[in-house]
Amino acid sequence: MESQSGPQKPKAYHHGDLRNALIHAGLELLAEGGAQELDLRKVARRAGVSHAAPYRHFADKQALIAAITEEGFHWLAERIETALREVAVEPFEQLVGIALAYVHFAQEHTWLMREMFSGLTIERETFESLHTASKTVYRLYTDVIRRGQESGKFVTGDPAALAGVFWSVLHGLAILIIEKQMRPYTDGPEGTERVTRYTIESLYGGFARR
Amino acid sequence: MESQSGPQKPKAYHHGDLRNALIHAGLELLAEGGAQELDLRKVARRAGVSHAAPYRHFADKQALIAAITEEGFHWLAERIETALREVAVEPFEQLVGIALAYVHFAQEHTWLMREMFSGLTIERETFESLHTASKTVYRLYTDVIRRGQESGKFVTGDPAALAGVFWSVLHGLAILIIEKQMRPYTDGPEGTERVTRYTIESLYGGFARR
DNA sequence: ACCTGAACACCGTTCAAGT
DNA sequence: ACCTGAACACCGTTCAAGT
Repeated sequence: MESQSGPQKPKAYHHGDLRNALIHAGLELLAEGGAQELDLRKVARRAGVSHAAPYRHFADKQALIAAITEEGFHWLAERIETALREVAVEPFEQLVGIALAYVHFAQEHTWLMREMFSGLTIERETFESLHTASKTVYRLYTDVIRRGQESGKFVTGDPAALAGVFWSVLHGLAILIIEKQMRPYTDGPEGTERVTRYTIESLYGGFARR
Repeated sequence: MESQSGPQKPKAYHHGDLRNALIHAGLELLAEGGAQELDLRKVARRAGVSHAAPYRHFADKQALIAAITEEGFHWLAERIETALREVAVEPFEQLVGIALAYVHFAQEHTWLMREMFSGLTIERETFESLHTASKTVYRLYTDVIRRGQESGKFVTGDPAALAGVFWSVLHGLAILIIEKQMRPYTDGPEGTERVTRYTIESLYGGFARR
């Protein structure tokens, strides 16, 4: 009906790729306005289709959000891989590199990060692909731990178990930073970097005095 | 109108304490059915008032959830204080005690924990009391760290900063456990306890080989 | 002061119908 | 096969009115 040629893309926009268009419209809305803006009707509107069209590609809202967070896990994995390439091969520096990548990701994609880990809106169990995506990230930590052990710098033990400990630190730090619980330590320029490095140093050296 | 005398409390139920009744109705609904069940109309129904009544006590849904999570922070603080009293005074064991209390709390009050930290539904900034409540918990860690330092067992440094590191580990671990990211390590009886203790041991000893 | 009932806007979801 | 428009149930919020 509307014969305007405004900001809308041409009618044949989704050459069968509406699914992808919806995911990216959702990512945009989430980044712009938070969880509140992530509603199915707005997503459809932004993708240029009717509010019923998404149901051709997603069973329900949860399924769309699952697809969105899956994309988030891919982004996170890429971010960490890039960081690992740009940082020294020294194992400790690799841990710091991962940590900074993780925390920066959380700060740059706060709402996405919340959706990825809150457990509030999607039931992980239902979406197997999400599980796979997060395992990919987990493997990155494990590899670094293993290399650190091989070079004799890290303590011995099951690398995957140690990676779990590392992930806990990373994740807790990232969440507490974005939820403003690490103030005033994160204040000022380079505040985030300082706190992150300090955290990994503390983990590396341990709490025990010797 | 309804003249049934069923499970409802008598009419004069809220002797001016509707506010509290709403908070506890909300806590119940959250525990029973998760975030989805936490809706204002259901909360009002459970408290035995009309759906408009909550607006006498809370500006909006967010304000009610803020009050609910504030109660969560009080529970968490009590849980940790109790654990600290029941555990040995040896500093390392106190860290383990806090960690177990935190993780168990997360497992027993999963939905509440998610609301407390997800950042998805309430904007912390708006509710100053929430900030105060979480600081109370933070102080518990700091005290233990300080005592550990005084007894010469822990490394030196700003106790509050070290407490931040400790909280990161705790929180990351709790979240990753309830979001099922620590499988298969948490499987089996005592799985949670084993993983938690292992995590605190790793933090205590550090990742660096010596 | 505190609560109710009706009303409004908006969202998730469904479905018969269109091309 | 893919999308639309109308319709339904339900929720957050407001407001005039009741005691």
